[in-house]
Amino acid sequence: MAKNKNTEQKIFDAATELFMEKGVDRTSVRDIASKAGINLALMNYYFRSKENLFDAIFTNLVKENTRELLKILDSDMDLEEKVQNYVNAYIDILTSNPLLVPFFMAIIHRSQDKITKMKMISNLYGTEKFSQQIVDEGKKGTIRRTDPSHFFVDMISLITFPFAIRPLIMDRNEMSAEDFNLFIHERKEHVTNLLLKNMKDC
Amino acid sequence: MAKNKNTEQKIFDAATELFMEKGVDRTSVRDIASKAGINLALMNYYFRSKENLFDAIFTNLVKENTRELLKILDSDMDLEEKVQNYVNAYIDILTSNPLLVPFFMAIIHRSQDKITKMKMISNLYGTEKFSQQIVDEGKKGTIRRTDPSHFFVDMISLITFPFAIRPLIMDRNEMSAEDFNLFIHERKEHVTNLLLKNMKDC
DNA sequence: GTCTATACGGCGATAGAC
DNA sequence: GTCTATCGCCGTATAGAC
Repeated sequence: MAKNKNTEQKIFDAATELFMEKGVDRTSVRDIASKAGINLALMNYYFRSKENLFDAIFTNLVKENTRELLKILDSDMDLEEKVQNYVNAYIDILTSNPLLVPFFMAIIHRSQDKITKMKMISNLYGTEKFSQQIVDEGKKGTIRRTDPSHFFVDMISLITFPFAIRPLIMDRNEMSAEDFNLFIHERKEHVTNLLLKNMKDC
Repeated sequence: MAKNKNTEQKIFDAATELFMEKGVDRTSVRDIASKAGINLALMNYYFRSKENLFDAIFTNLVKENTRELLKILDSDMDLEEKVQNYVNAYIDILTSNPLLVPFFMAIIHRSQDKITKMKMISNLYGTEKFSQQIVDEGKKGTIRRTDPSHFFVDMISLITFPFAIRPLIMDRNEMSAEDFNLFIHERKEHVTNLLLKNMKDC
């Protein structure tokens, strides 16, 4: 199908995989060159430095993986439908790439500069409309009055954290990768219910 | 109070701080020696290697910070009281050391060996009695039938994840460290309620 | 136990030939 | 654009004097 990838793309793809698997700091430019099947010097020819390459990869990963989620948050669905869609979509994304969460966790801890954080916030955390909706529906009485910042933190905690401790969950319960996916799949309904139930008076 | 720390302890303490702040891989033995105010060679005299030193520190951190939590899980409190105590104690521990979560996240991703994971599981995740209690109370009808593995994952997700994304939360909401602690303090009651409410029929 | 001095390898990066 | 060769630096680790 796709014709032979060009060199730049080969470097980019190899580095993406390695950064996610082993972490940025445990990946050397020699690893990248060898995995991409290219010469060591070419990494510096196309990207000026390893840090620069990392930047490009990071920006790309954020964009690729948050577009759909932002669309849902900014849509005109009612809150219940929105939460349900968000949880499902988010879990699907992470299931198809379970290393995303550990990778982002590492980056948060690694990079203290504003720019990197802003990239994550404006995407992973871009919830102006969503927050407003929670406040509004609380006032109207559709739902119980809810603090949007806690609600949002609850939601992403319940969705993403299991992927951060995936090796522990798998080991502890003697799960295969498939078993884990099943466990995570169960969480779609579980998490949605937990969140929605809490918004309703009872 | 304490008399002058001996060399071994100085190395241990300096390394602990650096590992948590900058991560193991971004901390060099020269950093450690300089921070501890000792000579480079002494690290190798007392601990055979950096990796060995890391092992000692990791084991110590796990033990120090989970003892109290395990005691609660293994106690004879009823479920409601137990959850409440666990959430409060856990959040207190993390508040007094906000770098613990990012540090452990990094280690999970970094070390794939069984031994390291077992240390975490048998401590952070040692919940035989607790799981049984959830099943039992579900059968008796005290609470709604609840899957213990999901419940436990929910609980630690809600407690710990905010610390993993602490820099993002602070930036996004323009919080100081104090503001963040306040936000986290609010979560004690919030998380407890969320969890307990879900266990009750309504 | 503590220090100096140093070996050794791997790292990121570049100059320069082709 | 791609390669070879190499630089300078830093990381871990050790030998040996005190």
